[in-house]
Amino acid sequence: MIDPKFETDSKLTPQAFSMNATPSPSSDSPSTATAHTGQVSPTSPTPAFSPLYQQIKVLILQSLQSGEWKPSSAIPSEVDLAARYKVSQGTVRKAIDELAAENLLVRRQGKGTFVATHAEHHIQYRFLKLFPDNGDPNSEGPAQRHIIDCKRSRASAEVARALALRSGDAVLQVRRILSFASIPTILEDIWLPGSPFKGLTAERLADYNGPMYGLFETEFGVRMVRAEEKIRAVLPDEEQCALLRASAQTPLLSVERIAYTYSDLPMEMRRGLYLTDKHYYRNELN
Amino acid sequence: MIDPKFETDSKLTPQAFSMNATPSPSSDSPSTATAHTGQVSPTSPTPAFSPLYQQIKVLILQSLQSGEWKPSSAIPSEVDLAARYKVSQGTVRKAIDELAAENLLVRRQGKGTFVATHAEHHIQYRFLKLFPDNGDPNSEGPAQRHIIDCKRSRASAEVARALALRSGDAVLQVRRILSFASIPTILEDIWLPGSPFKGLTAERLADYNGPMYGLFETEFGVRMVRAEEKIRAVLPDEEQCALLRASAQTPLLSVERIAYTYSDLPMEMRRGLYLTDKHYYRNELN
DNA sequence: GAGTGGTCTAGACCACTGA
DNA sequence: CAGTGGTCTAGACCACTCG
Repeated sequence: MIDPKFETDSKLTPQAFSMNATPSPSSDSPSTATAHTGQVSPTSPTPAFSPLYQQIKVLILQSLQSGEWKPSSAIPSEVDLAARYKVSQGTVRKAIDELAAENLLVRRQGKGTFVATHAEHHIQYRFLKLFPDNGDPNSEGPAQRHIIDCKRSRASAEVARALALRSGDAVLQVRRILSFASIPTILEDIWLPGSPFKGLTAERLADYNGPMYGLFETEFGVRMVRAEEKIRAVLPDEEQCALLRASAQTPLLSVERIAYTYSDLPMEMRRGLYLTDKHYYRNELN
Repeated sequence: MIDPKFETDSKLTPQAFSMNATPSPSSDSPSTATAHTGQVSPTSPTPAFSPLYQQIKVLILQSLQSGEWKPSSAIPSEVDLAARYKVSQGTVRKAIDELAAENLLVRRQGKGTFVATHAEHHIQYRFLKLFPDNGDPNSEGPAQRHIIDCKRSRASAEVARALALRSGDAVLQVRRILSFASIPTILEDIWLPGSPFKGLTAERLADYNGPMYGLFETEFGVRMVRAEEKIRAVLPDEEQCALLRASAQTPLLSVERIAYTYSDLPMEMRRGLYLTDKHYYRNELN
């Protein structure tokens, strides 16, 4: 058990890489106990040094993923976590800093650190980047959601690739429309892997009040952590024209999204058609 | 001169807010010396407590803005900066951490901390989010640039608003085409404020080898720090059709960008028309 | 080997929240 | 008031780069 603590006086254990953050066999260690990060392989071309705080980050991530700490609830205080992992508070802090920067955790001074969620804040639709041309986002009020269809089907080659499934695997397919100020603006086709979302129906979707990702969190334990979008300009086909009440010559934004949970596991593919005559897709570059 | 250092033994200066990072009248202070952050006003409704590292961040920002440290060159080491500002290395570190997160500085272990630039790395076009459908970005090779026009004109109301000018102020207007694999793909109209870019000509643009923002840095001392884009789907007009060799029925991505230098000063407005039949605009959501 | 950024600790104190 | 996150310091040591 090489301990990565740097003694100020006694120069013990100067050999080997500083790693291994096993919380030691204390009684308060969680079910995800002996957490070696599997980097001891001495033949590895890159010794893959990993700082302590990164290992702590992984441990926290595991507790998030396992559901030990649920969305919108508080995680233990920094002091508690430091004791639990047998490291200094500063090290825990740095781990949490990174998780907060990735929007997995939210710090609130004086209150604690909380698991981020899609189901609150009235920032509603964290991943939706469409904004009205004039007036603030709130002037329109919340979007009206209308479920057109929700059916079980089989993954096409394209969907299978996106969701890391095999062609023909069970998937759920949802089609819906979002309207702003009663004007249909977004037509979305959504594909979900079948097994994690077993039991999802059009009814449950329609009944739930709030963003879809909120329902996924509370009802299916699936938390969307990040997403990638590919954006193109397209013309609609006949069916899409009808649903969006648009002409066949109306150019639309095609927004193809793949959303990931923890561990970069793809959990949703979505294709949205956005009407951009009164709205725009906003992006910030850094 | 209230000093925010927390003595471990002598409990001096427990009154007032901890602020004021004036480097003291030491000889090594830069030209932007006495840098109070103007927050001493006792009548202010919010006392606006600002931590030390934020004040250091502002000081570093000023040195960047003033040109004391130029793009792609190294800034002083953390130890030096700590001595200069009379704070601990950890405090300088936190300031630099944030600036690095904002892509203003780049840390390189063992070498130093460098001023970020648009003119290197062969990541070329940091702000361009268009990628080819198949194959990596490099398979196409670099974009071919073709300047169509570069003329002085007067700011329209729209351009004036975007660039924080008055209608009729002098502006520079550039039109160019970017081609990938010899296929015209992007048509861009660019508006620049006249005075910072005095002397910019089509010739200089054509001669310069590298991203336009690189030329702005080295020749005009204007560094683009961040940008916002508004994206829509549109159909081209006749002239645009001809330049992009596209039909009038080809939907295009309209990408309207406003780019900012330090202090959120808008320095460029740009409207791009992207052909998205072989490329897509990529965005990452967190 | 010297210099630079990166990690880790221990301890003190500050600002904010809520009972 | 106690508890939480936030700031700041000082010091030791590690990993990386380059001459």
